[in-house]
Amino acid sequence: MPELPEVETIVRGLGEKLRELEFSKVEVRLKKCIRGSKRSFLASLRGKKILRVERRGKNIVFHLSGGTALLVHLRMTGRLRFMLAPMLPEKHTHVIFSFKNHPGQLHFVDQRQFGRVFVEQKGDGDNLVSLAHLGPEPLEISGKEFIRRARAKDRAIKPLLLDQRFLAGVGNIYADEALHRAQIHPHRRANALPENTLLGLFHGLQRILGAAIRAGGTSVRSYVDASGSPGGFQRFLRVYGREGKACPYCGTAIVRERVAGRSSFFCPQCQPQPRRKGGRSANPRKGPP
DNA sequence: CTGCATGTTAGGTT
DNA sequence: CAACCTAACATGCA
Repeated sequence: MPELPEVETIVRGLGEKLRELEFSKVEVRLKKCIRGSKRSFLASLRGKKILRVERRGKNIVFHLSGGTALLVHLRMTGRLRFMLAPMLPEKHTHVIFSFKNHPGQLHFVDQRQFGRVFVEQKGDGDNLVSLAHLGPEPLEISGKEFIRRARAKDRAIKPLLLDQRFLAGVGNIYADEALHRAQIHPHRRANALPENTLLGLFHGLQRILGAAIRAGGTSVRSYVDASGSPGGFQRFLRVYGREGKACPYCGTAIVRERVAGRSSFFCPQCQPQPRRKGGRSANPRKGPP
């Protein structure tokens, strides 16, 4: 599941290789991965050159000539594979890009077909409508700004971290890891956390994201970068996917609980339950008539 | 075979 | 408006 560090790793790998390449043949093997018609997708890439590759949140942005951009979101199982020479596509390869000035190919592969690929016209200042809803980059805003935004929210901290309008690029793995390092229970309300706790969370999040980027991302399930290399950060995970194992701080067994519909891993000792405000007591569980 | 879990987002409801 | 909930996607696994 590519989150910010994995997407950053992919983008860094692709940037060097794809700069200045001009599309020749583009093959769409599964139409649903493309927004709009296959015809308009192909037309919008014809004769276009890749100027640079960037990340915005979990999105990959290929800036193209002509003021357009090719956007890729990998969702859960999407991958981009760059190869130096044409290869037979592996299973679940949905789009194949070839180039006029390079013998290699870029393959978009996605076992679950949730990922999306599309071209969009850029507005003023490279603005992209599809990415306009995204919040700030966690590695770019200040601690002050983070605190200000978090204190404005009366909701649980875990789903807030996952909300792409709040911060762009944080997913389940790094949200759980950051909360554990800051010793915050995922149910705690954002606006109930003291400023220094929020600042600790922010710095922990930045540190983890930075370390994960340096490690080439986290490989759970089957994440690999654009050259097929797995990441190395999974060795440093302290709670994610470690239900029942010992917390590295205190030895207590890590628990897994559903928070806002998502699996959440945390240490019940280091991340104590908030005092509940009479919130969820029993489940109202009203069945259909 | 059935049913559930999975991550993210869109869209609808409270 | 903000917070919350759920369906949808496709596949693998218990």
